Amino acid sequence: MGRGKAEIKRIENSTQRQSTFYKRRDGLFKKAKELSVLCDVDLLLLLFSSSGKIYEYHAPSVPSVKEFVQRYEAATQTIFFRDHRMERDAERANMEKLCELMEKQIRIMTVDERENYTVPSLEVLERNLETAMERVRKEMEHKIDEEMNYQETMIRERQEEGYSLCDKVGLFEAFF
Amino acid sequence: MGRGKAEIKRIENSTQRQSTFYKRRDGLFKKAKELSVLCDVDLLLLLFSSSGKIYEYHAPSVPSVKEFVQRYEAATQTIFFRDHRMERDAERANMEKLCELMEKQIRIMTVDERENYTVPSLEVLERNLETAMERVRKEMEHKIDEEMNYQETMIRERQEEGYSLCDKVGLFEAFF
DNA sequence: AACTATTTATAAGA
DNA sequence: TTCTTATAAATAGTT
Repeated sequence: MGRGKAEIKRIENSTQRQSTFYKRRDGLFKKAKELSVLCDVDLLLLLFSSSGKIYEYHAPSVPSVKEFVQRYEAATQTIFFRDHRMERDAERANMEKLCELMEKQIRIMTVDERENYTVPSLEVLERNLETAMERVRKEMEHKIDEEMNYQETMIRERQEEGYSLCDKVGLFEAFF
Repeated sequence: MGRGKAEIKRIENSTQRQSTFYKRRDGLFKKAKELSVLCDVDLLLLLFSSSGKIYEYHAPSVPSVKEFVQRYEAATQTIFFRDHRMERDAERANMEKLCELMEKQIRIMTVDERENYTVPSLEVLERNLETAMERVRKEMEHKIDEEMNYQETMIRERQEEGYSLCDKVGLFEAFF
């Protein structure tokens, strides 16, 4: 079509190429629409121009590019998002396992009635709790010691300040 | 084009629709190829006929449907996996938070030196540990009681069996 | 972006 | 499906 027969090879003149691109792109999209309407066809047309711009068309019956590609994937049995999905699922499963384990540990440590304890496990738990309790008490003593030392230091400093103030007062009294 | 002007709406006659489909499908693919060659365009054309058959064309410069779709995804950086990804990231963040909290709880309960305890928090911890300890001891007593009851029952049953055996023996002795 | 001479696509018929 | 062909539609070159 057109005033001269066009050879099908890359148009080197960039102005002409751009012009042809617009015209043929519109034509292609129109044809795609017509085909999808006339013949009840689901189609997707994705297009990157040489300058990197994206153009797309999908038939009205196609809800989205994503779903269409998934349908394509399902139909061709290729591995598209599957690897992605599997990776994600694996990660999730790992985390869930970890969470479960931690939850269980917490449940055990707080002596949840849902847990089915055996006598030996209760003995272990008792020992652990005793150890923890010891640590708590030691830590508490330590903290209280620290606090008392701090208070003592403060008192001593205040007293020293007081003394030096008295000294100064004494000095003044001696002078005048 | 053709002998009559074609209205663009679904062709109800299925034979005619099929015929038109072949012709226009070929035309569309031809146009797509021409556009990609003439104007240096990367394009993908995926098409499901109404009978479910797949037809596809991608420009020679396009290595595969998968890569093309990934390029599309990257370029639009929208819609595609973003929601998915965000969902996943959110889920992951939540899980990580949960894990952290549980880890912290476990650390606190086992009196980890990395934790910075204050005296009041140590008091709370002590009370919790005492409660847990009480529960452990109660559970242990309960278990031991259960075990003893079980053993007692067993012994009684055995004794009764023994008595009845003795009775039978006595019966035999009386007879012979 | 428009115009239009010409090529190309295709509807209908075989 | 495939071919033929009259005719509609697309578009190359031009303005």
